[in-house]
Parts: sequence; structure tokens; C-alpha cells
Amino acid sequence: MKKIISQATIDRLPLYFRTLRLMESEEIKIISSDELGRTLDITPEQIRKDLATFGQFGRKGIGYDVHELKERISNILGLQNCWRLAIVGVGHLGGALANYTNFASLGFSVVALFDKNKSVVGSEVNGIKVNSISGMKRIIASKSVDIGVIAVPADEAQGVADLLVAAGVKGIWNFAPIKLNVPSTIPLVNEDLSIGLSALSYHMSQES
Amino acid sequence: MKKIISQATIDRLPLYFRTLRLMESEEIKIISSDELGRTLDITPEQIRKDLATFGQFGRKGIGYDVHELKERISNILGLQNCWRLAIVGVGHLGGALANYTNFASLGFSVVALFDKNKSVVGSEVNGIKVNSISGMKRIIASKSVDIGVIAVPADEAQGVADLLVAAGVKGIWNFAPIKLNVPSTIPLVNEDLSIGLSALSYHMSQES
DNA sequence: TAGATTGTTAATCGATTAACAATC
DNA sequence: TAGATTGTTAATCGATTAACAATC
Repeated sequence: MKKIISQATIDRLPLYFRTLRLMESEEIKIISSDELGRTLDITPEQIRKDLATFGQFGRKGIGYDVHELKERISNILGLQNCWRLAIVGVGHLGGALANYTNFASLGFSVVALFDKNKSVVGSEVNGIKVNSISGMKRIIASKSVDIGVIAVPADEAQGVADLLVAAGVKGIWNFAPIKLNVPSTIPLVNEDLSIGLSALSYHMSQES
Repeated sequence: MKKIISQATIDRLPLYFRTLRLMESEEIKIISSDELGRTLDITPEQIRKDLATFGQFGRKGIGYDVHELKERISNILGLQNCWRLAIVGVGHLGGALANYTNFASLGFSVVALFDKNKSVVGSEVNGIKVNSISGMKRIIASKSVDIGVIAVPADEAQGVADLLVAAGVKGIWNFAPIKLNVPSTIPLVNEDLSIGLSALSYHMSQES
């Protein structure tokens, strides 16, 4: 019954969503795969193929309804769930994420912060109190946290992941540059900045 | 002459590099594709295939020399270039990047900061002075900046990209959630956090 | 020598691109 | 009706996996 959607397609959906949202705010009602593709540098065939995975919602000879398509993609991505995040590790990166305003517009909200450093515990970042790691299980339950964000050094990341899983989070967003082991039932997305930067270095080295 | 390496392979090389560096620090001299694969959850065949792209440096029946392989990957990725970064936009994210210590260990260094906000210009972040955008061209030349990092809001990102290109950067690392147009000679890597987070949301929604 | 492990070729799998009938 | 654009099937392309000879 449930169609399997490729990761490549899933990774393009946020790009479509972002563009459709912008177009909606500009009062654009209808968009063709050709126009959308030109904005994002993706072929129109690719876009139609991606969208067709979820059923037909374009109109032949006309295009796609911007608002409807946007809502549909939002639902496919599960953005209507208003996921609640807890960030573990309130260093420079964790602090920046706690202040990242774009989350809200995608339906995510940061509801808890944790740090092992006693000098940080008790302070507030963006109006959210920083808790000690020892209170994690209780607070994650009481605040109905869905997603654990790991922003601690690599050598502490696995321990934090284990705690988050034990505390009952439904997914993990990991910024530590290390391969984490978590149960296969817990979706895990890695955000390793060094990969992109190394790839950039590679391509720069290739330029004649 | 120059073999074309797939993006998928390039994106795995930093993972190999990171693991080899750790193993070297643990005094491990020789590693097999099997062991490396187990650490990273990548099949040994995949690893051998990736490495074979650059020539032979394993020993049949033995494995790979950790130090040699690490050095070789570093060179392929161009990490020995000691690239110099300039960050544009010293908000929460830009500030976090300016303080990100892992860059140095990969051979990158942040040498300049820019912001359009007058209240920030002149202050220091991690010992680096924040300059006004108007001085960008001159400072990028005098500080020999290689890579421009874009950490401004989406609606300012294209303008910043144009300025960086005009100032002569060799590559762009973009954190703004927007498709940038830059000359094809300038490598561009996008680091759009909302893609990973949306993918996580998707997978969490699929769990029965 | 026997066991281990690479490098490479062939087979498979999956994603992208091309083509076009359907239809607004 | 003629032009535009989708949705889908077929063709192509590229990446991963499997198999195994070479060799330490």
C-alpha cells in the first residue's frame, strides 16, 4: 500500500516546498513544472516524476495549484506534526540552533536544552532554560519532545544518543561527526558539516 | 587523464579520512576494508571500489596502511591547501561557524568576518574583527581568502554571492536556503539545514 | 602452504532522462 | 481548434553489489 519514496526525491521535496511557499506569498496561483524547474535548476521531468509518486495533482495543459501543492508536500513531509525539539549541547552550534528562527516556519519548535557543563545549566538561551543532562529523561517526557538534536563533541555523541533513545525520542538529528548506533526504528539524520566543506575543497582543487 | 570521481564517492572520503585519523591516533597501523566498513556501516566492496578510483594503495592479503591512506585521501580532497575562509553574516550561525574549532584540524582557517549590521562591525568574534561589507573586495584580496561562507538571510544571499565572486573567492559554502547563481567555474556547496530536518520529519511520519 | 584481503570485471539495481499519449 | 502541460512508459545512465583471480 505505502509506496516507497527514494531518498533523492525526499531531499528535493523541501526545495519544492520552500519555492512554493515563496510563490504563494507573491500571490502566484499556478505553476508549471517548467517554471519551478527553472527556479531550482532541476529538470521539469524530474519534478513531475517526483510529484507523480504521490498521485496526480497537476492539471494537464495548465500546471499545478501552488497552494494545494504546497500543502500536499507539507503533509507528505509530515511538517503538520509540529515536532518538538530538544537540543543537547549548548555550545556555539547548539546555541545557534536554539536561536534559529527558520525552524518555526517549518513547524518545528525548540522546547528544551541540555548541557553537561554546570556553568551553563540554569542559564537561558532564547528564553529556554538550560537543563542538566541528568534530568533528561524526565524533562523529555514532560515536554513531549519528539526529536533529539545532538550538538556535543564526537566523543560524547554516542552516550547522548543512548540517553535520548532511552528517554523516548522518535528521531535524532546529529551534528557530531561520528557514526551513531541507534535502533533501526529511530530515524537518524546526520548533518556533518565537514563533508560539504571537504567536497568544496575537492572541487576547488580540481579547477585547473 | 583526470578520472571523474562521483559525488557519492567524494562524500564518503571525509568519512574515511575522519576514521583513519582516529585510528592513527590509536596507533593502528593497518586496516582492512572490512574493518573500516564495519566502523562506518559501509560495505567493504564499496570502500575498495571508492579507493581503487585513485590507484592501488592497499596490499592484497594485508590491508591498507592507515597513515598512508589518510595522507592520500587528504591530498585527493585538497585538504593540504590550508584554505582560508571568510564568513559573511555574523549572526547566530555565522558566529558559531567562526568559533567552530574542527575547521582547523581539517586545514581550514577563518581569516575574515563581514556583516552589514553597523552594531556588529568593529567587534571581535573569536579574535577576528568584524568588517563592514563595503570593505569586502579589498579585505578578501589582502587576506588571501579562498572560500566565502554565506550565513546571511536568504533574501540577501544572492547579493553576497555576487560580491564574493567579484572579490575573487575560489569557492562558496552557502548556508542560506536558496538556489544561488554563480559562475560554473566557482564550486558551490549548499548546506541547507531544512533539508535534513524535513527528511527526518518524513521518516518519523512513516513509522507506523 | 593456507588464509586473508585487495583490485577489477560482470551483474544488478535504482535513478534520471527522453518520449509521447492524454487532456485541459 | 491549437498550444501547453501533465502523467506514465520506455530507454539510458550511473552507482552499488557480487564474484573471483591475483597475491601478500
